[in-house]
Amino acid sequence: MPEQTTPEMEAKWRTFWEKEKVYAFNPKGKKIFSVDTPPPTVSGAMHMGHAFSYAQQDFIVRYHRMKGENVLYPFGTDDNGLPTERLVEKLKNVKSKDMSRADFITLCLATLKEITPAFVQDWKNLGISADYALTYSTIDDTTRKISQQAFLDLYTDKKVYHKAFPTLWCPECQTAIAQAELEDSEKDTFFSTLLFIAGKEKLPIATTRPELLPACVAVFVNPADTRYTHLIGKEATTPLGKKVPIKADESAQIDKGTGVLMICSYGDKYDADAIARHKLTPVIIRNKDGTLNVAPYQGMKPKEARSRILKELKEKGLVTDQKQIKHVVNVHDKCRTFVEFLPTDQWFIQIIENKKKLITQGKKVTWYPTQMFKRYENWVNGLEWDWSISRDRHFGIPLPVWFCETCKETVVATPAELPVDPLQTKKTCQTCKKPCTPETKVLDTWATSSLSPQIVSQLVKGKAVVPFSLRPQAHDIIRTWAFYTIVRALYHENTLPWNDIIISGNVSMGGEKMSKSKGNGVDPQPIMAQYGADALRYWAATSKLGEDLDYQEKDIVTAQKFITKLKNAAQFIFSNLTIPSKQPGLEETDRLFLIQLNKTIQEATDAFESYEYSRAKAVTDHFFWKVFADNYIELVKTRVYSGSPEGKTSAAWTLSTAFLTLTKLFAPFTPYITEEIYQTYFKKQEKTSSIHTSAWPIPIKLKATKNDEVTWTTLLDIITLVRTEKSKAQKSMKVPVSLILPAPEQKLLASVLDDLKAVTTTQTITTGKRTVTILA
RNA sequence: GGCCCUUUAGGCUAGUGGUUAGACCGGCUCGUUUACACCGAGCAUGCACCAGUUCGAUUCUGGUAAGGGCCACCA
Repeated sequence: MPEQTTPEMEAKWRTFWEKEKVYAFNPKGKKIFSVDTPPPTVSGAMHMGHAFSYAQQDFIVRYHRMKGENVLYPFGTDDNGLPTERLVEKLKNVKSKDMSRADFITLCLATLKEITPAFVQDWKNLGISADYALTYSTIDDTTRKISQQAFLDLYTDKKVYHKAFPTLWCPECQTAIAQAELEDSEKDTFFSTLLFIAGKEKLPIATTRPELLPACVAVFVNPADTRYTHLIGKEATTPLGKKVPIKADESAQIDKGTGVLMICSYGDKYDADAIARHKLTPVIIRNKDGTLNVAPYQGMKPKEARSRILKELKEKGLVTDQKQIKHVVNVHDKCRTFVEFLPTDQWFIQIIENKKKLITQGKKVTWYPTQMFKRYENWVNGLEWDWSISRDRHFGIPLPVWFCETCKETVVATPAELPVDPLQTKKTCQTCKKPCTPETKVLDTWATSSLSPQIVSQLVKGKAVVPFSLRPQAHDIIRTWAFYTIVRALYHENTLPWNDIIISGNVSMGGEKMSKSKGNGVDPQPIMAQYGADALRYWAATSKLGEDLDYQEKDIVTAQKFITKLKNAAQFIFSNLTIPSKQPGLEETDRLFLIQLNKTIQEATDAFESYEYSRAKAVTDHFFWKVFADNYIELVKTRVYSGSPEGKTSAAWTLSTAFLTLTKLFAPFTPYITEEIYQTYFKKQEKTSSIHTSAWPIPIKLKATKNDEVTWTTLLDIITLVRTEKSKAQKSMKVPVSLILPAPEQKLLASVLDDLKAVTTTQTITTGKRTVTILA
């Protein structure tokens, strides 16, 4: 085997795979195994979590390829949304809002062109066996066209609508966001009791958001709350002196706070619902950047306004109680900014009315692990709003829509125009023949990535259609990517997007999820450079689907040792033996060993069939180390060095066959070293150019007898016993011994006795109770 | 507050309704140089707790505790 560093060796085979198109999809082939590969977000480099989950999906894909299926494993990059926008702003030191949309998009596309190849290279280095010729970007022309067309289809079907509505608003990103983009954040805040006045009575109201007082439009009490029933229908004066109605509402909880609550436009969805329910007139006191627009708090950020109002009210003695509490607030997942509620014009896809159907659809998909479906179900059940798909940002796929300046009608693009940027395209109203104003918003990035199966279908010119075979993804995006993809497949194709979904776990470090924000991240790149991608992959195969794995560098070292062991085994086999081309007559030891190999093939195959790659690896590992290396090789060593020609030939064939089989069983996990071994030792006898397109092993046809199992275990038991005795006596494994074995055991082992004597350095065997006597 | 998951050796993890629960790292005792010191042999140490089902439970059921996740609440 040529001496190379691991990165050199891996680079060599990467080039080879690319040249030989080992991972190419065959558009004419049958038995398609289609994978809806997650397109990683272009916002930096591959992190350990990526490496972990992509490696796991790759094990499965490689298994299916070796089984002879026509694998469609595309690659995509998600680069049309806020994360990319932020990345470009950072890299190029610009602010998108200071540029025209066209200029900013041009800059983004140019920047992506610079950075994407290096970004994707990490995946290639990891040995992800995608067909990189089938690569899409969620911002490229084809995708823009597909996404806009899909939007138009939903518009025609009246599944998408446009509405002015109080929605979740990120004041930092200055865009509407979806429920799925909310994250929790625990913050310290003051829970203040403010004094409202009703006639001559004091009416204390507890709140965490006094800055909303100017927007207070009503006060609610529970109709069953006898403390306040007499006040219902009267007016209350807010601490700022404004008069608001006191209304009865069942949703006001008697035991919460003071039992009285203020309704402000808008604090949260509760306020929005309450205002709609009681037909109150909202007072909008917020600008889109979150600042207030009412005197004397004009231009103040909420936090500033809050302390200012509290200070003023305290001076007037209108704050009767105040305590510091921790409470959980919603923040935007992209920027961790406190999310506000603002009435704006937005586009929505109907999902609420189809919740039931969407749960049914989700149930039809086979989830691995199964309980992940619960996560999906819970999320859909808990949905309260339709999917807000418009974003007030620059970089993204534009909504293909204009509004007539005269009749205010919505005008949509024609299919022939797509992809289109309304800001760049003039439109006239069909009815009024008057000019239209372009919609300036862009689509939520999920509105495009949820079409990934359809996008991939286009890449292969419709040769693969939904449902795809498999969707691999992480569990944190069940509520977004998985859910939205199911929505789109239902709405556009009236089917499932895929048959199976596999969910990978997280990488943790000391029990905590590895993440940049926690500062406990480890980058995969230097690990791959030092130990090799194979080692990183081998490590990722130790935990099963959906399970988290705690990262420890020493486990990567273990993986590296495996690779060395594999190389050394090859060294032994091929430097000492001539391998016969056909199966010779087999010695009993060899036949018994091969029966064990057959069991392993079966177990590994069964495991892979149910996506249990970690079990496949574990059984193969066990067989390789414990059966093949520790016992079988030792058993036949003497025969290999000084046996009869027949004995040698049998051992040679057995060793080579078992080793090729093992190499193939390991190929999905460690593609580089197994390719190296395949090319070096097996290429001549095997038909396919790469191990990764070679046939997955099937059990070898062998004669079997009913005693095979017990003979094999007895043989190993005796070897272990002898080794134990030698160890206990602190003797070398080479010291001669004499054995006493019961007559039935001797009979059972008759055909393997020579090998047994050789491996245990036994000189004599006599009959009696099983005993080992050391002779030196 | 609701739902879900986890709890196995010092660390990280497999696994099982039934004689000695399996790897790896670490520890200990040794050995070995015609595959492998990135080695080999051997030893020690473990099923969170409490009930129940069962002839038998680490495994199934229920509860407790601890940890994690998702969601909700944010008067």
